[in-house]
Amino acid sequence: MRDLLKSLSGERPVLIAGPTASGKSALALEIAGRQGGVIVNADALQVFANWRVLTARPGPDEEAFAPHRLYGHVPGDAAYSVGHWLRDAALILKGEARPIIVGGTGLYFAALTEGLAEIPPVPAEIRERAAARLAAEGAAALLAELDAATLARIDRANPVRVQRAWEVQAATGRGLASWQDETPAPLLPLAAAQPLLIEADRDWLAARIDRRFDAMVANGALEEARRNLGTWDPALPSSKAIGARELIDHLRGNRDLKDAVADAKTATRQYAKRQRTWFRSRMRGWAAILLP
RNA sequence: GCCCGGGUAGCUCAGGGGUAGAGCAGUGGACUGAAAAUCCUCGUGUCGGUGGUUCGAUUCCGCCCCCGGGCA
Repeated sequence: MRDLLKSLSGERPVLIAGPTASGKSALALEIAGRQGGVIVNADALQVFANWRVLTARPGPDEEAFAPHRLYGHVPGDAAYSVGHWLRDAALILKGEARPIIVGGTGLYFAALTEGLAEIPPVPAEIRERAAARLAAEGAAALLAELDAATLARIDRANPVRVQRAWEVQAATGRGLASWQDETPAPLLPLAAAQPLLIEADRDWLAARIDRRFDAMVANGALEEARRNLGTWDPALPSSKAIGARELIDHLRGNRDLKDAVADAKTATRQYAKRQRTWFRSRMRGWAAILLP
């Protein structure tokens, strides 16, 4: 790893991916410390303002050490997704500072290095109609209104994917597959960057996940949850932070802290497993950093 | 000591004379605007031990061990 860091160019953008709790942020800081650069978040939950402790967002010390972008810059009740993130990242990539993009959201890295279809935003009314129909009529009703190319491409057993395909069709009058077929060239091709992938041993990582969650609770995660109690809405993207649901339930008196913590740790381990699956199949060309 | 209930997959438990099944956990996988999301796949384990009945016992009977609860 030492050699790998020494061989890094100080000019080309650095990408750091890896499972949750594997030490990505620390690595980004180390690189920024040696070579400078601006640290850019590529994590779907760390963008939100209302959960800092629970999402393991860098604190004041880290932010003072190196410039950080796209951390906590989105209000907790706002909609945000890959498209927003890619547009935010594009602005930073145009800047003069060398970016060190770090995060655990595989989809964000795929959008950045492989491209993302330029599909117009889906109006809220259409989205609500899609959700209502999905709940009332089931996925089959929506599937019946999709074109063959889209049907062949999406996971028809996955209601969220079905709803998205239907929304695009309804909002644009054009199939999702057709849009995706016209995906523009990526903003940052992998070849133009220095992609690093942390590969952590499963059991080692599980132990770190447990310790980190305990530390979050010791460092104010419950107080943070209490501050979110009044505006809590499980449907909001920011509410998907692992552990949020569990801690809120505990504060409402619906479960012991011990159980809430255990469930949050389990959910985090399951998330890390999903990340590993994505990395294994989608990040083969990345330089692996094996830990411990 | 006696009486009840129970000892079945890592955990919680269902079942029942022809060697057993769910949920959770775990595994592998998918995933181009909710991605910390969402979805798919995978279930052999001395059925507590030991004798007996039986063509055949994890299932019935005896004894023993362990865990709850009750009575002394």
